[in-house]
Amino acid sequence: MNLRERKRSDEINPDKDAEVTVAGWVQTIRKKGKIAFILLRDKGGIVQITALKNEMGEEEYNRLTKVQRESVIAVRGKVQKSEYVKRGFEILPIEWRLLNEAEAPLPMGVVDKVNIELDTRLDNRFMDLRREEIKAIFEIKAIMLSAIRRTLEKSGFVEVQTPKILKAGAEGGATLFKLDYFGKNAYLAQSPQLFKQILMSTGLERVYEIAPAFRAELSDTTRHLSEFTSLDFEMAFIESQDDVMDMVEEMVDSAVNAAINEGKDRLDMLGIELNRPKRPYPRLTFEEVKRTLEEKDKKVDNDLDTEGEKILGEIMAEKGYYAYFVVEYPEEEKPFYIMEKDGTPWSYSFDLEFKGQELASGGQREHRPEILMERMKKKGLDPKDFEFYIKAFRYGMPPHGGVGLGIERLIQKALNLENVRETTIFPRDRFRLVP
RNA sequence: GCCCCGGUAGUGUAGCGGCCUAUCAUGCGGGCCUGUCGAGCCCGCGACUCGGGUUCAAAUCCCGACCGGGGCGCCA
Repeated sequence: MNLRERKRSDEINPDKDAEVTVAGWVQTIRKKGKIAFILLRDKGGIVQITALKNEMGEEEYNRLTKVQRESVIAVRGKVQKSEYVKRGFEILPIEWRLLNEAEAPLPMGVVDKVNIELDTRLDNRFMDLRREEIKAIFEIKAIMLSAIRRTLEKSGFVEVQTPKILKAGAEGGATLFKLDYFGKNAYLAQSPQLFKQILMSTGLERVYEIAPAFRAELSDTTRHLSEFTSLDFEMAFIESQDDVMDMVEEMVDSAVNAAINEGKDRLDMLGIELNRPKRPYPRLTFEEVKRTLEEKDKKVDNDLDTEGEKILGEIMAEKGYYAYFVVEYPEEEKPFYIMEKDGTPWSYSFDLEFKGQELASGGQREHRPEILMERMKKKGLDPKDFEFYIKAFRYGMPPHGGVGLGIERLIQKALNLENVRETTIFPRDRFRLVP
């Protein structure tokens, strides 16, 4: 028996293949005396190995049917059509090999009919991912990311990588992870903001990055991670922030659409009905939102709180909108790099809300260096600390804007998952550093 | 940073001062069964997070530590 001859279970054609070699994980063994049914799982799904005591001989039969669940075995055998089996065929073993025996008991069941807590699952993620419906989440995530890349590239964006080890944080506010950098203090990047903006002065015109962002926030909620995948893009020569929102909408729509089309079988497996949010995504000004919520007796100050977001989500859902923008937040609430709406307390900023949760935020950036420095001072930052950044604004910086979007939140909301941690293979949060 | 809640076999749970040498399911070990597919049936195995305290008596009450869960704030 040779593993190079192995076929994935979904590649087997019972009309053509008389004999095959398969390999995978022993999911279950149902022994019924002289006949035993072994469900072998590989990337292509489940294939049934039917072992007959009378065919194999007692010794081999016992050896095979006593293998621990989740062990890895390879089987060469005869392909036999069978109406008893869901897939329409089974394999009658001729020879088999134990490639790696699993210990017992398992740290968690793969197909057991008991509930498993998320924490236990994350501690044993390698085993958790053996479950089809868990694997499906990450396959859909990959499909959506791939669609996002395609859409951005089609629109002239260039993928870039910016440093994750920084001397100073991007924006104050969010907490930074401090680290020792050859004896100096350094920080993990919480956003590529400053770097993607610097690139706007280069002529690349449109750049995007899909990379980890680190936030040392003491948040312990179902929507926060200490390390998450941030999708950032920045585009030059925009007329207004509407150009950025158009692009965000196009991108999110293509991702959801890809999940529906290319991930249909997996969505079915998860029992999820995913619909494309109605377009165009409405653009509501913060003022409008504030009025609407106050009509519902919900007080709004300078920002939407979690409750306000949820109520707005419900109001919009009633109208059939799952994705919408809230635009022109109070300038005071937004970081220094956002452009003010002159003569008003507002700013050219926006948040993308998806099913009542903030998914992305962006806007038009302030590209005039004097005003930029003024805004920095207003926010209590010293422009001297950002000389490397401001420099790029003094020698020809076009008007530009961009966005940062949390990939895990997008996946979480699209798939109606309760916890963002479910969308990260090895999540990092306040308490979890292993695995 | 603030506010709630919880830690019982490998896994998920019941019990919340004495009836607990702790329930049920799943799992694991053994037995029966040639068409199963959440197989079934029989027998068995396996646990109170740690450290103090209260009490005649603690899984159960109190304090602390450690580890988790949820919410708020903040954010993507």
